[in-house]
Amino acid sequence: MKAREQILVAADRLFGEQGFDAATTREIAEVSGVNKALIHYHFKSKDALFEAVLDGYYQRLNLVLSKALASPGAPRQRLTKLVDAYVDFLSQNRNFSKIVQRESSNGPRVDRISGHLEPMFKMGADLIQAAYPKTKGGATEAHHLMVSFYGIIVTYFTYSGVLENLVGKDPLSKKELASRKKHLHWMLGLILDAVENGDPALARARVKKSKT
Amino acid sequence: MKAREQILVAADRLFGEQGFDAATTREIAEVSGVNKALIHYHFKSKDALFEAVLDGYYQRLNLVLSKALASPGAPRQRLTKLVDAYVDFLSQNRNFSKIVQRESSNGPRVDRISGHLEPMFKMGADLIQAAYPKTKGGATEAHHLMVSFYGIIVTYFTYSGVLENLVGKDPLSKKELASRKKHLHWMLGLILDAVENGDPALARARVKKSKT
Amino acid sequence: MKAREQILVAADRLFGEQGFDAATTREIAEVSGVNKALIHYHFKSKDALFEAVLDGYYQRLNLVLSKALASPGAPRQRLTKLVDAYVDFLSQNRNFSKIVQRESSNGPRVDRISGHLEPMFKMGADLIQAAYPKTKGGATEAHHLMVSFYGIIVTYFTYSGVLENLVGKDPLSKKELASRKKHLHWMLGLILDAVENGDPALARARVKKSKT
Amino acid sequence: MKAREQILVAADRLFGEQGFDAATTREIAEVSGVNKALIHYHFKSKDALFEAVLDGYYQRLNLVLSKALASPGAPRQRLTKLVDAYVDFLSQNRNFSKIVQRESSNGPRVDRISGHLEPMFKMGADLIQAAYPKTKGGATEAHHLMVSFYGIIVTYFTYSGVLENLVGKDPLSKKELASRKKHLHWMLGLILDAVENGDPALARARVKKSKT
DNA sequence: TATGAATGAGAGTTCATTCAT
DNA sequence: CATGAATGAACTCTCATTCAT
Repeated sequence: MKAREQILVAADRLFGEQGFDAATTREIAEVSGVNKALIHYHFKSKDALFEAVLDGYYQRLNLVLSKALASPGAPRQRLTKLVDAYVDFLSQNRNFSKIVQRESSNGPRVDRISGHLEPMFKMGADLIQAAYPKTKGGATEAHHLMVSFYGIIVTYFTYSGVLENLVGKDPLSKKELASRKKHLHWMLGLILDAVENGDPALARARVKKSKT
Repeated sequence: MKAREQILVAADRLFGEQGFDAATTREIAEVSGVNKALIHYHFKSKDALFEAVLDGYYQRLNLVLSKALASPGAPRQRLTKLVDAYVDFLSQNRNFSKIVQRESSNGPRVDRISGHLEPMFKMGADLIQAAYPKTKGGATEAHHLMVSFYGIIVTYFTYSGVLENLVGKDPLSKKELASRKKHLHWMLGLILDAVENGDPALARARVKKSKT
Repeated sequence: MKAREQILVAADRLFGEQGFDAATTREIAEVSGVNKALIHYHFKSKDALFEAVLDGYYQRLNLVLSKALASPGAPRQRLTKLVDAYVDFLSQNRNFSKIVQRESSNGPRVDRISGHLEPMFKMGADLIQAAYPKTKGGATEAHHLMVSFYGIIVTYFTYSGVLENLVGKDPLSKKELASRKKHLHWMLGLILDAVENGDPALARARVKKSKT
Repeated sequence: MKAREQILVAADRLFGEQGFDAATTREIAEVSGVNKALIHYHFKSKDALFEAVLDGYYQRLNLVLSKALASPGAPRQRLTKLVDAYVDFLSQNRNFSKIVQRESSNGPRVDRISGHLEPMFKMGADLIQAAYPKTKGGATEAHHLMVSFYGIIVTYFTYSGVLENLVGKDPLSKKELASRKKHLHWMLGLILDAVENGDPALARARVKKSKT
């Protein structure tokens, strides 16, 4: 039972670092310290191995997110917990966002990712829709909010390599991650405030007025 | 000179559709209608061909963004134009975001992407910093704002495949793109309002008070 | 003891259907419902398994042919019985002729087939030689007669696939097999008549004269 | 243009000696003195290479047989020429009968062989039918005669390995081939005499009577 | 007897690249 | 500029076989 997991660990790493195509079964075998043929004994094909890695991720992610959503409290609090849970998951599974980013853009594996992402997206959009019925239609349409916040969360991780050179420190260090979380909370608050106030233009007007 | 461009067009398409690794020189040659060896005559290697494609994109993108930024008006207006220009560019160059998404996650081509993205990120962050000096430090740190808005913009395009199944219509149709632009304007207004008010917690408090 | 026989049955079928090389131990194990490693427990190797299958066939075939030959009566009658017995055996063991045909053409298993076929051929040739001493030398040399009649018998079975498309009915149905047997009797009669008359040219001349 | 033919020659030899499955592309490349990848440059796959070899054979064989059939003279003479031409072809293309024998028994390549053999069989049967209308029905049905004579011809070649040990000399030497040809002529004469006399039982009766 | 796991060897195939013309 | 031919390297995958249990 040990070899199978070693293969999964190695595949996770190499798929994340190099992408599905560039990662070779030979190297996966080397890293996991098993015979090349054993990969095909435990997994029918390289594709099947990829699916196993991905399915494992989404299974764990769904668990984590469900738990966050099921927590008691107001929608705003639960959404905050959801965001935190997502960020924590990404920071603890650094290959995951790389894999998703790569393979979700196009190509033969996009469907497998879609199959996992769509329910998540739908759940998120439905949640927003239910909690903030006023978002119906227009610029605050639930799926727009959903995509935007998803983008805000994951982009920080997928572009952490670019950021590193930009800000001169490891963007995934504990300190920086805490800073990012604060930013996300601020963004979430901003958006929820706005949608709670219904018409966003109106909300903005109010904000401006209150400044005077 | 015609062959060279045909190769670039074909490479652009196939790199976008399949990714660098999965796209083969044979298919690029087939699609562009030239001999396989001719690719290596015009471009030293497959890597060099990729760079040519990418450099072409960023050259055009920089042109477009510079023009938007150089327009007269208040920072808010210029930023709005910047966003619009970016969205227009992505909607007119659909392979571009796929390519960037894939190759920026990791691997041997990430540096080449970073080399282009970093100046852009830095420019954006500096711009925000200059226009809104209060963002210094904390949750509204310029680079956080920069990454977040970048994510909001590009995620819609890179996940358009997932969205298609979710919302049941082509997310890249003219109508849906217009809707997305409205959403982006709303988001931008939201954020700029907040940073203009300095301390975000304060800003939120003001908003809440104004509701009563 | 049951597993061993199940393996033999499956191997017989797959060797017949696909040939020795294309048949895999994995599939043999699957078809026989046993573990792959068990094949190597009961049979030292895939080659040994093939030999076991083949030896079983020739053991049964020799039994059948010996019984036919040992029957009382004139050589012509005994030869007829021999032919019938052979045809019956082939029609009841359809994989057999496929296996022999494939593996007797060449390659590493031809010797194993030769080892069984040679005694049979020799026996057949000696029988003809003894019964019809005039066949010595020339066109009616015993081994020529032997090979020819062997070819007449087995070719119908080995090419039954081709024939099916040709005559539009199953060449191995009861009815067609009966028809084939009649043909074989006719051919046998023809040949034996001729060799009994010694010089074949003479025999033919006689036939022609009798027509007038 | 030379490499392609060298590959074909090597493939012919190895397919004949070892069979399709046992022959490897590596060895074919070695024997033909070309790079392994070149085989896939000239032929799409190992299967396609096999087809090229086979198609070449049947193309040449059809040419040879057509010429023999088109010669002037009575049916008996033309049939004799046909048999001679077939035997000559087999003796000059020793791998051919091995390949046909192996791959026509069963498996994925049987259809490709059938596609070539069926027209030949049909042509032969039609020829017999036309020349000897009395063969209609019963033991002398044209396709029975066709299969039998086909078997008589090819079996000598496909079982030449077995025969060698039996008769103690090379069955494919010039001398032995001449002997075989005489035998085939004798057999052909025998059969044609019989079918010319209509009912075979009658014919045999006549022969017997004439002996007294 | 029986089996899940493991392995070395090698299969066919594809790749980016080079070269002679 | 352009191309058909050629190549070394590496790919995924399957094979018969072995071994510990």
